[in-house]
Amino acid sequence: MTPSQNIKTFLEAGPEYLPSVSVDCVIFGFHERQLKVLLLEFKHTKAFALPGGFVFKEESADEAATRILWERTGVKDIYLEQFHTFGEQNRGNWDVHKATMSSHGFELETNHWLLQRFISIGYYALVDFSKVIPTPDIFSDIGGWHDIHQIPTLILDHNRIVEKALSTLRLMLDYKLVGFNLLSETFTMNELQSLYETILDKKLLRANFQRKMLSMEILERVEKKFSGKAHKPPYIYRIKKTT
Amino acid sequence: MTPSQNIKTFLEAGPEYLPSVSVDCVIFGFHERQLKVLLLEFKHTKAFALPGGFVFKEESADEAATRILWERTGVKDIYLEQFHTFGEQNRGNWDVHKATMSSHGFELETNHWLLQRFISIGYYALVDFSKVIPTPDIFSDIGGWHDIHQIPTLILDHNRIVEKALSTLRLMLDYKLVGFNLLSETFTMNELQSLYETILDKKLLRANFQRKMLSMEILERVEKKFSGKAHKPPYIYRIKKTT
DNA sequence: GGTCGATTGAATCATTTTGATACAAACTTA
DNA sequence: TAAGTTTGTATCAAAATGATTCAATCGACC
Repeated sequence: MTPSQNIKTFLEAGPEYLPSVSVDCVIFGFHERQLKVLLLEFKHTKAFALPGGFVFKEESADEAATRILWERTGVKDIYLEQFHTFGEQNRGNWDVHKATMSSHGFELETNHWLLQRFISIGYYALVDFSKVIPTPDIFSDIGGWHDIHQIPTLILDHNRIVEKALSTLRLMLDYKLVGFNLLSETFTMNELQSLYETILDKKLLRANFQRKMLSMEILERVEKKFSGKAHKPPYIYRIKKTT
Repeated sequence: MTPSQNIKTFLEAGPEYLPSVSVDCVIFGFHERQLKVLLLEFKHTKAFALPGGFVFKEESADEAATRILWERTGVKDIYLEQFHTFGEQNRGNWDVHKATMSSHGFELETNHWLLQRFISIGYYALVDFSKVIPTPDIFSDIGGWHDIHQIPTLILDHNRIVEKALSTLRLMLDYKLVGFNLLSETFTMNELQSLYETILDKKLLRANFQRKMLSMEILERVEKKFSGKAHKPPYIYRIKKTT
């Protein structure tokens, strides 16, 4: 199918969606000691947005989020959690979508279903950066990672959604021991610590961090790493399997 | 207006609401050392439900929750917080509402707007028990308080909503120092402690609880209470005004 | 009026957790 | 083989928490 056919199909699918309800995903990744967020770019309008979509009438909101996440990253079985629902009357305008449609030859009338008011259920996902293939949707041209400290201006209220996702992640980090989802299967203590430091945005004392993590007894040593670096090689850890 | 007229007005207001979106409120109160939840009772079907409603197209979800809370309790300026959105496809059936309407002479067709799928945004409220006047809505006949340990079977997924509200409240209790909203303006340390014990569902050591609360320096002693009881009278506290 | 029982407010001490520093071990480079 | 790094762990001080004790203050009762 051509892009235009895709868009036509999408626009005609309006009645299959639950009205007024959308889903937005804040997809976090960790790469080169930086916390990243996956954003979509609309080349035509040079706008940025969170990956999002709508809820089919025969699927749950959680399923919709899982589906959207899969479509934008190619991965399933991801740590995904709802964190807030954004229900303001005026969450911003849909000019970007209108312009994008227009650039493909679709002129939306003001009462078109896509231009109505939506409340958005926000989910955040924690993914293994290395396993993700950012994939744009029918509105966008590029999907790419952006450092959490350099998020551009986003459409609608998406900047606020990112902020809320980050503050929720911070709050949950200790409570739920959720950070490991951002690393690959095996990792060093140093990598884990810099992940925590990045999310919490503060330095932690190495010795105490190590003591705390080990005291939880959820880590398992795999092997000594022969890093080739000029120092004592670190242990490699992975999460204990909770059979 | 007669009840039937009220219902007619409500049913005709369908187009004024945001489709597919509802709001449910878990209203917590504290009375006689017990945590209470405000429930509505449908006399005709002997069913119970959480106070809830729909979001007008020109109001935000938060405003809708505030409005619903006010309508059911007569109080404003209440601690109210969104905690989760329930977005399953099948959250249960609407038989109770259908029967209630029917008992008032309104037979709803299966495609009636009230019988469609809704996602529900859950809010919990913490109110001063003594200031609340439970007020039924047009579906219900009685509004009343129920001990958290004796919640009857509720319609739809409302039991699950109560559970989630309670677990969120527990999680937030220390983090946000939010419990005071459940007490009257002045209270004794003993009352505050039994509130914490009730919410957390565990005993706390009196001396240590007092030490912790005082160390936070958010409490202000008002006076000695001449309780009339046969023991040393306790201090009365209130929250420091954070000018 | 004096004693008793009850509860409050605070002190005390032991235990645990956390913060900060120190040091030996293991590796590469030169 | 010495120097320079980072890692893993030990150590000690400080803070937070758990558990117990005790004096103070009231009404009830004799």
